[in-house]
Amino acid sequence: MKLSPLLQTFVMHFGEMGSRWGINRTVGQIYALLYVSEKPLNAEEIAEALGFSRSNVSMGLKELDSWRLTRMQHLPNDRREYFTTPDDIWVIVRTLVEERRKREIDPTLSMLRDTLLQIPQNSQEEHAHAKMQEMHDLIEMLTNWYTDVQKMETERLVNLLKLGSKIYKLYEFKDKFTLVGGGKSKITKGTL
Amino acid sequence: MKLSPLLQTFVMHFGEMGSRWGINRTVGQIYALLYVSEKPLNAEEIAEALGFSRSNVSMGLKELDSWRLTRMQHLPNDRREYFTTPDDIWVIVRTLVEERRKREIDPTLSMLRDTLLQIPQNSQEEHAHAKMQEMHDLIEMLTNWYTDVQKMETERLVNLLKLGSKIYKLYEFKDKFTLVGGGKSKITKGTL
DNA sequence: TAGTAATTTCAGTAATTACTGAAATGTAAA
DNA sequence: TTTACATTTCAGTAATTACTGAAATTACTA
Repeated sequence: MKLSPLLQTFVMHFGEMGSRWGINRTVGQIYALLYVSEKPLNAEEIAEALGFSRSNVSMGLKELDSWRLTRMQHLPNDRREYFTTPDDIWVIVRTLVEERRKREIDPTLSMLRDTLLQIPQNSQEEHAHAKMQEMHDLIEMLTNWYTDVQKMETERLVNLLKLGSKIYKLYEFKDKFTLVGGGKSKITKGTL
Repeated sequence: MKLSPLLQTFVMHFGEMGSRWGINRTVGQIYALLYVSEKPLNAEEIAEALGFSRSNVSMGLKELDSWRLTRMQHLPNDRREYFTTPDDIWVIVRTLVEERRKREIDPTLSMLRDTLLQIPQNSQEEHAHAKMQEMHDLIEMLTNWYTDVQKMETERLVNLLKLGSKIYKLYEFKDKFTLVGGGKSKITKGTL
């Protein structure tokens, strides 16, 4: 398989971007290729399309699998393994966030918690302690927020995102007004 | 300056994490050290505390400066440059997001826009085109959301984050009820 | 303006990470 | 089982990135 210039551009870009993250060029390109590919690809096809060795592709796919970003399947009368990315792009986003959280945030939070248990011995440690506490609380707030919205179904989440800060206007009314419902419920202060 | 075990742990952790991002170990450690440090540090002190060469520290500080994550100042009767991180952790977070956006998101969006201008020539390109459009729209939605909430002052943003998905309950009422204000305003359908 | 201290640059080297090809292992049909 | 692929592993090598020390530049002081 030879890549058309259109796909070429896309795939190469993700190669570059990959190396800007921790992920390497190969892995970025493989993922991009699978993402835009019409049909599932086997390792041989990927290697040929990207000009990597077969073994390199094998390692790249293993890496992607550890990120839970690929799906593997078999085709009738073909022993080779075929790979795709999830159809739903929101599944991809959610997986990415979860994995990065697991690999980057969780260990950091745990290091901070452990460190914060120690009693500061001097003013230097006192100051460091306070700064770490601040960082800990901020990360915790952000991850709690994500844990919460991540539970929403996609359609609702999209609505919330599209609303952005505008929803805050509504929130402000909570304290200014008593909101009288037209149905069974009645929203009063403290409901939220 | 010798680092106490407490600081050591913190600084080393950010070294490791740094290399998990595109940022290298040195840069991660320098930043962590400045973050927890009680007072501004000069390059010499940083080099000594972390065991790096003076020139390496110089390059690291330059890198951090390009991320706008450090502040430089002078002390009375001292020609050396002293470095700190911003006091307000929210400034740090906002800067980080902005810079990552500039370096990673914006180029990607621009590549996608350029590519999407091309007319797909076959079914393969057709499919790729559709997938790229999907990615483009999603990234745009997320960045628009960020652009929007990023304008809020920190206190409000924190409120919004703490509310999480709960605010959505309020949003739902919008369609079910007519909300009657106690002041001048009245919220009706279409206000948001 | 010369002299000195501080910082940056950069060429060379060290360390790390990426990649390959060959061998080993796994897997399914005959 | 045996055979014929398919996939993974891994040691060796290539490529990249990180780091240092010396030299050059910049900035301040006297």
